[in-house]
Amino acid sequence: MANRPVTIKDIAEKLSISVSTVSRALKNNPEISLQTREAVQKLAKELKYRPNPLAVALKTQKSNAIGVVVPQIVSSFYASVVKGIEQVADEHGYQIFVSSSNEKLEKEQKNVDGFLNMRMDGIILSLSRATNTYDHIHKIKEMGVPIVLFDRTSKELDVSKVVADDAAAAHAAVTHLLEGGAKRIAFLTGPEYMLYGVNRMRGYKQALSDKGIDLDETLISRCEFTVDSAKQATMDLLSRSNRPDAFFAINDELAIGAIMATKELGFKIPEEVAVVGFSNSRRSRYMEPSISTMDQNPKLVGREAANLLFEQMEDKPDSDKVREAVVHADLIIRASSEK
Amino acid sequence: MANRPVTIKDIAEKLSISVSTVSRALKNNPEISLQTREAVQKLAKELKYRPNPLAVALKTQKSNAIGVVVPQIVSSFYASVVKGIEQVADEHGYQIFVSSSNEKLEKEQKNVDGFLNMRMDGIILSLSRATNTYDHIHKIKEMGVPIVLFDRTSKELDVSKVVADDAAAAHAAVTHLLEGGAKRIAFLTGPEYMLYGVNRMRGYKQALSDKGIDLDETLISRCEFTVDSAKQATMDLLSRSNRPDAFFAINDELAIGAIMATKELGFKIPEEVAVVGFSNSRRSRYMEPSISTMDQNPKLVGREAANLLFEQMEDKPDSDKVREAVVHADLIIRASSEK
DNA sequence: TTATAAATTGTTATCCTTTTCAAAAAGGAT
DNA sequence: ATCCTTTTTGAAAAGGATAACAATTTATAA
Repeated sequence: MANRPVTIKDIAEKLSISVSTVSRALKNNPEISLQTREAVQKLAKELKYRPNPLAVALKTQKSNAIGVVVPQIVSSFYASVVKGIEQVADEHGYQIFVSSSNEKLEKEQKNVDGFLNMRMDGIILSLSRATNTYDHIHKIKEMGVPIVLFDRTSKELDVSKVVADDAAAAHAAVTHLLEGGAKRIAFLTGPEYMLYGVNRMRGYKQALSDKGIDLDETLISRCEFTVDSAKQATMDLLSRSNRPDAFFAINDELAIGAIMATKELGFKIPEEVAVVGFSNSRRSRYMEPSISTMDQNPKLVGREAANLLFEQMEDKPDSDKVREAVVHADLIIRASSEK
Repeated sequence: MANRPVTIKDIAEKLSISVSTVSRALKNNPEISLQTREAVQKLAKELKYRPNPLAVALKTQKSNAIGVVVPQIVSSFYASVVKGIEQVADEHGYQIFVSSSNEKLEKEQKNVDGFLNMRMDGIILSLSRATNTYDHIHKIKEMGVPIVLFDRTSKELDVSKVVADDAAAAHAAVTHLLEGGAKRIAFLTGPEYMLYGVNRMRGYKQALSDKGIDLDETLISRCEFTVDSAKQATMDLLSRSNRPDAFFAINDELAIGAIMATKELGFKIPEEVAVVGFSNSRRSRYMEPSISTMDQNPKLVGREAANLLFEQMEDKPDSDKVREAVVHADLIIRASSEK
């Protein structure tokens, strides 16, 4: 038990050759005679030799791994993004390590620190909701480690990003509600500083103005990102004299809250009140009624992010090629808005 | 840009002392004079020195990290388990790396391989549904790497485990249905070979016999682990002449299918048909009606698993102390079974 | 003042691989 | 047989840190 892993040295000794020869033979270096190469590879297989990635990384200064920081793992959106990243990483022979910031700045910083310490070859990250300072991101750049931000990004940061076309997506969602006959569409959103909130707001306003509808600021409700908060906000809105006839929620969580409140107050969905969410979360499909939502093509987001990262990693001459990829979202119409 | 990280050697040179002195000073070795210690630590902070974990791991043969393999990340159960593991790992100053097998044997093997290669100090794993061979698990043991299995385990494996008391939990769920007046309780389950399926089956049967109810094998339905499969199975069961008056589903996913089918057929829940699921998934709370379910205390499962692992890791003399921790589940009564 | 113990610091090997530079062996031409 | 290539292999340093052992300095006692 606890048998020491076999090293390149063991092979060298058994074959009475030098370690450098073994090292070269293992990577099929043509300088080594076919005979030796085969002998080495055969023995390596027999002994179940597996290179020590720590030693390799230490020597080559490359870990062949990339770090991914997401705000939450319990989220089908992020889980799918990770899958997309994984696919591309796989194709390049890279491993990925995922860690979650749990929407906390300190945790995010810790994760980044850990990845930098582990000498990751690149980092893909989505900012936590609490992130309002960017020193840790700057540190990554300073160390010359390629980085790509996705989904939750910041205009203050001059790095490659994969972003959703939030304005267009919100525009599509709101237009869909308008075309369904809605006249007064409430917008359930979160705190002001989040970039995607700003963009979706823009889409919301644009869609309204495109159809010649005046903006009613009182229909915009800032809530926390919880079902209960959205529920409360919806209750408030629906008990007004000129109540909204539709809700556009900035995510499915808030849409769920809106639906729960609407049902409790006895309004019919979608006849009296239509609802559209955002994200195409798993739950949105199984709610009663099922929730119309915007699918953000998360896997594609992941793939794009990984592609941008590998682009940077392959560009040796620290060409500060900062690029931005846009992934569009698709409207998925379900019972909550289908008339 | 791309400035080389500062090493122990840089500090040594700037201070005109040897690297070993620096190394010792940094870890507060009392052999080093307070004066030097402080000077070193001060400079280290100034230069933002951060030890290279690769080098440390290579030298000490310890990575100070543990690998976690889960069948899926998109699952609040596993996400919570991971959180529990993380807590305990944090307390011990360990990092964790999570990877998902996506319910595939090959991926699971690859993940394990990767972790072994990375010289993880321990591995915590939950078997994928597809895992029917255990060579990769044996390999872990052979290499002397501590391992703990949780949730999805196998009786064939002689390793430490954290298991749910599935039989007791199923017993509680079924008893609850019986006490609500159910007489014919259907059991929606999965393929036969899964250990927890077997155990929950045992609890199901025991609960029935405890109340003197004869087992009706035709009420046991094996479906795939999808909502649709459960929906279909439920449709079939409910359209029989002597239909069941309650469903016990082996997980919430299947319970959702059961509820959808029941509603479509126009039966009232819970009056005509009661439903209890398993896992306390996020969705179970927000379904209409909300679903009664068994909460498996996932965070506790994670903490227990980590504790067992650290126990093994601290027991130097390869004491094959194989232990098993049982985490009980709590019944959560919601609308789907509350009369 | 010197011998001796204690405190402090340095030297060097080591972890496992990769890689540069050098050396040896083999082949060919003269 | 000798010299020059071309192939093939080896020696050794490097990567960043730790630790056993050795060496040095300082303090203490005689």
